[in-house]
Amino acid sequence: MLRLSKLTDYAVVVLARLEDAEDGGVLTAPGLAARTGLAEPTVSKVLKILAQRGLVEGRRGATGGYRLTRPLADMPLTEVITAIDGPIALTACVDNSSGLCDAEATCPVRGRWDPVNDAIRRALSGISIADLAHAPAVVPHPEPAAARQAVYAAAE
Amino acid sequence: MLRLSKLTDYAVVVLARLEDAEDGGVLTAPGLAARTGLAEPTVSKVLKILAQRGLVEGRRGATGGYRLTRPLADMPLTEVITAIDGPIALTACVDNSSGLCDAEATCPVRGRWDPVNDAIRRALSGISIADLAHAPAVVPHPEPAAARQAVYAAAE
DNA sequence: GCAATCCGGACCTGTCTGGTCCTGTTTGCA
DNA sequence: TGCAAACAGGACCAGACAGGTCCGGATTGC
Repeated sequence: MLRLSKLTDYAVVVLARLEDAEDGGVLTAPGLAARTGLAEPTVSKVLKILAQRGLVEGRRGATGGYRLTRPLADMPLTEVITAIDGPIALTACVDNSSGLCDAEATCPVRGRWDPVNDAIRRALSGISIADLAHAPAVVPHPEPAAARQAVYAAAE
Repeated sequence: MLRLSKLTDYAVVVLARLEDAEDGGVLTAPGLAARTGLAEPTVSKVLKILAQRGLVEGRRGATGGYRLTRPLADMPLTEVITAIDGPIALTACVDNSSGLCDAEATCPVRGRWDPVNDAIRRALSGISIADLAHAPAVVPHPEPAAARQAVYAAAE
């Protein structure tokens, strides 16, 4: 499924909201949680990670909050994915970290995922967060909470 | 981390070995397990999935076994990934399956991962299993079992 | 001094993957 | 015709990991 972690998705949402902020672009974690509809601890967690990677800037104190360090257009998607999920690579048996593959001794594919990973990195490198954030339209949803429950139930 | 399941990795290994087979290209699951160094039940599991998707052909009976349905060069990587891991998509809140995203009502990114997924699919579509299987060289490993244990231990 | 906020952890829990096993069913051969 | 070899299709279990929560401490403005 090529699963990306949910946190990465959240990060994009949070960054998008952050760019829309007034007051010099500063927003608190609770404020962002309210605007995104995500749980406050989760938003806080995402922001902490982003701050460590230099994507946002945290300011402590009574009038503190988070602020973007640069416009989303200058923020490649790869940087956010790397910040949250770590290096962009398809499997564990990759990038010279020899020994992680169970069938290493007889594996004819060993080291051969590299071109695949490169292809993916290239594909993603041209996309910025702004490309994702500035969506033209959001599909409207009649009954958010109710519909969500229904789909969750139907999913399994 | 963009993690791909290990089974997909195994599938590529198994397919590569299968192409090298003599005897009309037919190999049994135990035989493939021996040649790949993977556990027999695991190999069997992978082969069953691949057979369901039409990538290999299973033949029952005393002289049965598995055989490729076509050359690896004609087998795109995306097909194997899709067979093992399901549709190629970066997150759960993707491809019109509305309702899976927690912050759907306020999510400004909703539906916007599609171009990202398209980019990845395009990047992968040009790669065949043969490109992965025909590796130029395998990094030799001095003491397979012992070294593997050591690395596993050091990893955590 | 107090309140609001970020910071850096630890911690728990549910889910999912990897891996195993078991019971049919099919096929070839003696 | 019986037997053995092999696939088919499940169920099942244990471990790892991600999502999510919470807490104590540090910092800043009023």
